[in-house]
Amino acid sequence: MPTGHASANEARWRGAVAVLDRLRREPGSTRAALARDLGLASGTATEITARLRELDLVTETAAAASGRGRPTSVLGPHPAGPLVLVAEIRHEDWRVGVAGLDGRVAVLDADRHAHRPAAVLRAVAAVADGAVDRWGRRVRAVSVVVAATVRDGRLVQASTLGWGPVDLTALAPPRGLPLLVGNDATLAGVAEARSGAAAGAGTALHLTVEVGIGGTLVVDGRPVAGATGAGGEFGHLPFGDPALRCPCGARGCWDLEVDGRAVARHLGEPPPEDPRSHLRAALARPGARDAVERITRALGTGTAGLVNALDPEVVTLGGLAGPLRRHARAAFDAAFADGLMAFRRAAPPAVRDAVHGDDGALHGAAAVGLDEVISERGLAAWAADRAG
Amino acid sequence: MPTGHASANEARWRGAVAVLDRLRREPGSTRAALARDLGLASGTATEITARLRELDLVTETAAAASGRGRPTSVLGPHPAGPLVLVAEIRHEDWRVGVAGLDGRVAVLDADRHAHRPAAVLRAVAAVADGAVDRWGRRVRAVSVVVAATVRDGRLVQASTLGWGPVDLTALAPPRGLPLLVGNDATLAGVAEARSGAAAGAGTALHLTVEVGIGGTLVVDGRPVAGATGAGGEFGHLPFGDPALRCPCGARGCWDLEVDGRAVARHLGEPPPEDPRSHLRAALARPGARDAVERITRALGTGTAGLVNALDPEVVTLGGLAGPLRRHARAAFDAAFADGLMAFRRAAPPAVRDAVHGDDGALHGAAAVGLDEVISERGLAAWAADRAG
DNA sequence: CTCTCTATGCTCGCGAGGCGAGTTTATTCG
DNA sequence: CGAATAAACTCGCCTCGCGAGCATAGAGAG
Repeated sequence: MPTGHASANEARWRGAVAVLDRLRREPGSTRAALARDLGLASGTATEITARLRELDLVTETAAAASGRGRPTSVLGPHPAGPLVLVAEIRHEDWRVGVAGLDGRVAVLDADRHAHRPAAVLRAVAAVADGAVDRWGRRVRAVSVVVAATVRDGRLVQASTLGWGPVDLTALAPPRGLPLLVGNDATLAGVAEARSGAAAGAGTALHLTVEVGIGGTLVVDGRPVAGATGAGGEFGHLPFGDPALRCPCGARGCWDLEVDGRAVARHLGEPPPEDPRSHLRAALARPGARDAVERITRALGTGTAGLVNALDPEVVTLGGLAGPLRRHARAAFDAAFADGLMAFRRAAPPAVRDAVHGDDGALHGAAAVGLDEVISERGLAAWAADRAG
Repeated sequence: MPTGHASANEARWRGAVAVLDRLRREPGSTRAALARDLGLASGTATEITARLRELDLVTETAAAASGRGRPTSVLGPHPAGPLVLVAEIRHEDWRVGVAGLDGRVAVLDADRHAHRPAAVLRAVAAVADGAVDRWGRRVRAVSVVVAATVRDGRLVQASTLGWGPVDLTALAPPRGLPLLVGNDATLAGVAEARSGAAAGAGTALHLTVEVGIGGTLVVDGRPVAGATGAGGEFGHLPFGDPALRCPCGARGCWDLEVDGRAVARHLGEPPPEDPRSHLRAALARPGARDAVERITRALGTGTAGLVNALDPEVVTLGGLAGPLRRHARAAFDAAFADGLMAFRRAAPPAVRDAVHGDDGALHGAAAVGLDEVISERGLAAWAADRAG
């Protein structure tokens, strides 16, 4: 069922949202193309763009001449337009950046950290506060991405970071800005689905291997986040050996079959300190070839299972999943095909390497932050803000 | 990202959609309650209801007096309002019914069948054609539910029915009515999420055991159907023994661990002709107790894995899954808890028996059919139809 | 039985967005 | 330099939603 009723105060921004959304999807669009694609009457296009210009949301600059007829203009983000603060907290470092309406992220500051939550949050909050001081009300939302399981804006399990539960609401700077918190794999998946290897796909599955397996299903550009935001923990599906207990508390987790811990186990070595670099190293170790092949098969089989269950149009592989598949392509392909339901084999979904690389999560964070800004509610608030 | 632009011609039905949607969610609402809940000005409520009455979409009848003040009226579906044809094709029988705006289904005809696709389709189509002859343009959509894997409106795998690929588009009666085709487990899940054991949950997981396991994830009342509509085939996740080949073509499928085939295997018996009734019988067989417990554990473990991965607010159990859990409650609960990630154990999602019973799929089919009718596009078409 | 009270419905003028026909404008091509 | 062309602008019109003020149907009180 549709989502309910929006007041007329918000509904009046429908046209503006449509235009800004399209602008985000296809940056550098001309106004003429835009009106054509959205089916707007030319008068309507004039009105909407005028309104958006008035509100410092877009600029119009002369387009390169393209033939006969009156030249059109190119729409772009306004230099005084709304901004989204994005922050990323990873295994060993953090970054804070700022994104404009086009989704481009400019990094403001970054540093390594020593795994102490309070100190990291302080450092990140300081940069965020500085940004709010500098840009004031132009900052409309804060979007934080962490390498951890996130639930209701709280970090509940961060094996990678080695953190316990941490409340991130301290990152919401003054002035009651909306705070969005997301998992790194989830937001990297969003980035791939919107402007990466799964662009254009209605349903996309993203899988990433770092320590264990993370991922997300993205439907129409939005992650299927579950009731508490902790969806996408595909690594804790029991695809593996039921005798193995996972640090997450469950058993037989897929996680344990695919990362550096699995390689070490298959080689009869003790569990590695840092499973991620252990796996990366294993890709170059001739002696680890069989072990790498074995975990690649586990990756392929599980991926096929998820394709059976979720029916994505495209699967994107992030982190070390891409390199893994590349190093043992035949093993992956065979396991993948073998794990598919027969009727899917004729036209299985494409499995592609992610293209956003290390910036995927940050780009995804910017994207979901902008969703907030470029929405009927968000634009109504922006307009009210500068009127009052 | 929002779904794009709707023309003004469609946008003008926003208010009407909001009202009809609420009416569907809370049948028997008074007009006053409706205006309050949707935040409509009293004048707006007057206008919208007048418009809806004008179009034969709702009726207003005097409400039971409830105290002081001017009495309000109760809104209900109009007796000359739009209808959705629903058809269900099951293992051994079929049903065709018709639903009004309140989602209530009246069965028009039903019969057993002999597993011959062409004959079944002919019979169903005949009833549907009769309905269209009788109600004409009042019939706005045809929603078909089949006990089979459905892909792009085509039936691609029907182990239950014993059918090969079948194209169901023959069921779209004349006049180009929209045809919706869905899987039975998927639509039963929709019914539970909208008006059943998962009512009110934003993210609900439905699992059902018949022959194998079917199900669906339902987000905001809509099934996560995947790229081709074949999502929700959770039974073909490799939770089981990788040595076992599944009729679907994959191996290690969860399917094989939970239904009548699994019981027979555990008892050292040959595979049953009809796994569904074999399982039902096993529930009453003292000698099958261990086997039933074993498959119930497999159900619990897999359910926990899906909870880890998808993070539903509620899990609903349909078909024989409910009875299975009831017969071996301790086994289910232990396996479920053991399979959860530790941080989920404090507040795991409720696991409830489905309440729609055998009618779930049919109710779900009516619901998704009505989504089509009660939409800006659908209402615009309805209005245009009676104007022209 | 009538008066008062109250929650609700109705009327109507207003403002806003989108539409489309007709007009104007900036370019390129001949 | 003028014709052709594609795009932008103007303006009257439509419909929706809003909200203030008015009308109304019952319940309770006397």
